[in-house]
Amino acid sequence: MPRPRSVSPARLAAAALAVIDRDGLAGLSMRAVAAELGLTTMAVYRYVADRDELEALVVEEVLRTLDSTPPAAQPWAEQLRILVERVRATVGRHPGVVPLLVSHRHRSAGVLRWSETVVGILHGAGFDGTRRVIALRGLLSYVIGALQLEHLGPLAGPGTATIATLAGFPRLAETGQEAGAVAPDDEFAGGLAIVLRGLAR
Amino acid sequence: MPRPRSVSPARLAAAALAVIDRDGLAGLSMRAVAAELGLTTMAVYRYVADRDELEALVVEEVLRTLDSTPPAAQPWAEQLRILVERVRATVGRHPGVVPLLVSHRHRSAGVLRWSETVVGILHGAGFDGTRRVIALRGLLSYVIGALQLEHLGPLAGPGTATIATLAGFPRLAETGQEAGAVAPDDEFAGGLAIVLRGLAR
DNA sequence: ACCTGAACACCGTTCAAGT
DNA sequence: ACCTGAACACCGTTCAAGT
Repeated sequence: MPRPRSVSPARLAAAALAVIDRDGLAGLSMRAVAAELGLTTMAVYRYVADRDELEALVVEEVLRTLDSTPPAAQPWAEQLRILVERVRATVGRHPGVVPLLVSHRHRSAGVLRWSETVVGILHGAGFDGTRRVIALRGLLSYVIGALQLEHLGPLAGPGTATIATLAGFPRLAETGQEAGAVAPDDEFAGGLAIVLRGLAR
Repeated sequence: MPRPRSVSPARLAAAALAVIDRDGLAGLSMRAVAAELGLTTMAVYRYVADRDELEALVVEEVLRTLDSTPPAAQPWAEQLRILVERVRATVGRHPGVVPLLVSHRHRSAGVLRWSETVVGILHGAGFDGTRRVIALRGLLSYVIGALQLEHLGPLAGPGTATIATLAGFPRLAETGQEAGAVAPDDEFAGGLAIVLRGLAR
């Protein structure tokens, strides 16, 4: 007698995401997700082949809310800026997922949707062939790196500025001090502006 | 009767690096490093407080060979390019270490040395205050992101191009095809050139 | 068909003991 | 002071069994 599935993929992903949001990525385990759903550990394997697949589900759950539709007609650099800022806003709601985003980016439908739109904008801006490849990868590199610098901050201990002072790196210490006065939003936007300016030749 | 230490921190780091180079970062464990040195697992704890400290040692071992001395006098963008390319060359010899570089960057003496030189070049180029903070973080973001895109490639399965074709992302599929013709060196250098151009206003 | 429970081969780490 | 060996609390995952 077939029993009905007690849990949907979406509910599984939501449970895993709840674990990550509460206990961090380190807290994610098959056992923790099962407990979150009130199931035994092995019941989870009814819905997912292994941990890797569970992680992929979490990434899709997060990117499900990412709007990848092309922005309204306006200068192409501004369109790209909007798309990149959308990623940051979406991912920023679940910082623990950032490392998963990096490792699962290749197979993620959400990343593909977003990339397709970005490539379309680049094409409209006259980018083709090698130039377009490099532009896309350059943008991706910045986004992935910046998100990690922002969310995988120092887990504990003194900041870079303090360390640099002690270790005798005066200029870096000074820059570290000044960094405290820069809001994360401005830092991300500022770095992005640099990339977009460089893209515009 | 005190016994002499049988292993130096450098030898410990070298053993851990050998494990990573051979079996990947997933193969790194206290037990594997102990076996590499012909010791029991717990002997490793004589030299390192925990796994985190072992990882930090590996990062320093890799960055020990990173030349962070300022390049000869020449346009500042070219000096920055040289420093960034040095990082890529050094890290490229041990791709498995890339994730450790990301998580340990704050406490790494090697990263601090490199950053101090970069900040010095930025200062000489007239960057100060918020602009310099954003320039340093922007460069770091690109480097970290690009190294990960390069080395944490798809672990298995078809590439992005194939997936995109199947999933109905025509422009992305086309770009994926073209990406095959771009050498990793050119891709990294091209992205870096974009960032440096953007930095130069 | 869905779920359970025991078990296996791994982890990092603590602790008490040996030389 | 350095090293060992057993043990604990975790992992992901396999397998045989229950309903």
